[in-house]
Amino acid sequence: MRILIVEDEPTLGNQLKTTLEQNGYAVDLSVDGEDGHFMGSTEEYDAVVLDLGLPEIDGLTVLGMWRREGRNFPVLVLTARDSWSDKVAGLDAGADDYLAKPFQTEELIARLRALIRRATGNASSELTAGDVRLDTRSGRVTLKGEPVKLTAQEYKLLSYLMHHKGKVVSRTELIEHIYDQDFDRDSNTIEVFVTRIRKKLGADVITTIRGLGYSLDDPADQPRG
Amino acid sequence: MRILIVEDEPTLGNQLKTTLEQNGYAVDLSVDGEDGHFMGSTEEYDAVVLDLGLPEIDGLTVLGMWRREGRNFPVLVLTARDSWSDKVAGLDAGADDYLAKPFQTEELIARLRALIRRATGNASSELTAGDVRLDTRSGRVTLKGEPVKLTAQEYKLLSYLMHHKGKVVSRTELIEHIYDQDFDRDSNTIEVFVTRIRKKLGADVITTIRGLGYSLDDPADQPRG
DNA sequence: TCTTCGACGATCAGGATACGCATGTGCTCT
DNA sequence: AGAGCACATGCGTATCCTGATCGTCGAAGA
Repeated sequence: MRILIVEDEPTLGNQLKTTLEQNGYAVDLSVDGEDGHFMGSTEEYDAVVLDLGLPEIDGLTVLGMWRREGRNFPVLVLTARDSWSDKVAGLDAGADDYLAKPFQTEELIARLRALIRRATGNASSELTAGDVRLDTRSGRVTLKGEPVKLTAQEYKLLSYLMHHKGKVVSRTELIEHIYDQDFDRDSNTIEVFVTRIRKKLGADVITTIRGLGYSLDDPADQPRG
Repeated sequence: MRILIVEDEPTLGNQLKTTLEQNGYAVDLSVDGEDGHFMGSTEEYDAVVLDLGLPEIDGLTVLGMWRREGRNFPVLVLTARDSWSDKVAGLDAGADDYLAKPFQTEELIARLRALIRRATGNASSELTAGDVRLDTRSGRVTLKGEPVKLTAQEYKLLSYLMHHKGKVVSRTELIEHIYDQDFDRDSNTIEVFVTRIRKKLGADVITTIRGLGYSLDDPADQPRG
C-alpha cells in the first residue's frame, strides 16, 4: 500500500512517515502544495494524507485539482482543531475523511485502514480468498486456520493482491505500490516473492496471466462448471 | 437516496429524520438494535446512520452482523464524545465513518454526501457485446458467464474492438494500437489473432469487412429483422 | 442467373523468443 | 550470526511471428 503525505511541517511529516512505514506502508512525503499536487497527479497512491494549511497553494485547492483531474484515491484531510467549517468545505471538495490536529497516530492509522478498505470495496478487516485469510488489523495470515509466517514484503504483496481480489495486477503496479518511488524496475523481485508466497500458501493462490500480471482469485467467487 | 437511521433516543432520531428529509433523502427510523438490524438486512439502503449506544443489542454488534451477511452499504457511526477507542473499534468493525456527539447536523449531511458519493461513484468498467463481457478493470473476459482465457495479445485486440464497438477498424489501426510504433506491417498477425479469438468466443463476434478491416457488433444494438 | 477467376482473408504448423520460475549468492540491517 | 532482501543466472514453456496453403467472397462475362 502506497501513501502520499502532504505536510509542510517537517517534524510532523517525518514522524508520520516513520509511523506509517512501521505499519507496512510505502510512504512518499511532500512538503508543499505544488509538489504534492504533482506527486498525486503523476504517481499511483492508495491513499493521501493532506494537510489543509499549506504555504503557497492551499490544501483544498490541491484536492480540487486532483478531483477535477479524475484522481479518486481516498484523501484524509488534516485540519486545525475546531474549525469544522473547514471540514465541511473539505468533505465537499472531495475529501473522504478528516482528522483534527492534534490527533493520536493510532487513530490516523485506523482511519487510513478504513479508507483503503472502503476504497477497495472491502468492508471487513478480514480478507479471505479460498483457504487463505488475512487480517489487515493484526497483520496475520492463516491457511486453513493454521497461522502462516510471512515476511514483510511477502505480506505487502499478498495484502495488495487480496485488496484487489479478482483483478489482474501488473508487475509495475505491484512494484509501485509495494515500494516507494525510486526503485529499479529491472529486477525480478516480484516474481521471487510470488514464488515464496506460493510455497507457503499453495501454488494455486496466485494465478499468473502471462504478459499481463498476476491475479488472486477466490474460488467462491467463480462458480464455474 | 434512501437512508436508515438507527437511534434509540427519540428526540435526536426524529430531528435527524426531519433534517435529512428536508435534504431530499427518504428516511427510515429504527429505535433499537434488533429492529434496526432487521431493517438493514431486508431493505435496500444507500447509507446507514448508526448509534453505537443502543439498548439490548449494541450498535457494533449490529454492524458486525450486517457485514457478515454481506451488507456493504456505507455506515456512519455516532459515538459518545471523546471515546476515540470506540471510534477505532467502530472503524475496524466495518464502519465507513464516525461522528462524535454532539455534532452539527450540517456536518452530518456533508459526511453522508461524501459517503454516498464514494459508494456509488465507482463507474462500471464492463464492456459487453452479445454474450461476450469484458471487464477492463480485472482484465477478465467471459462468454455467457463462463470465464475465457485469452493471451495478452488476444486480449489487447479484443479490448480495442470492444472499445470501438460498431465501428469498422482497419488492420493498420489495430496494429498501431496493439504494438508500439515500428512494427513490420507486412505480416498477418492480426488475422491470426482474429482467428484465435473467434475460436474461443465464437465465429460471429468479429465481422470481417472485406478490404476495410474488422468490426465488432453488439446484436442488441442492431434490432433488425 | 450461373460460372469462372482473381484477390483477399483464414487457417495451420514449426521455429524463435520472450516470459516467468526457481534456484543461488552476497549485501544489509537487526 | 541470522534473517530478509535485492539481484543474477539458467531453464522450461507458453506465446508469438512467419510463411505457406487452403478457403471464400464478389465481380465480370457469358
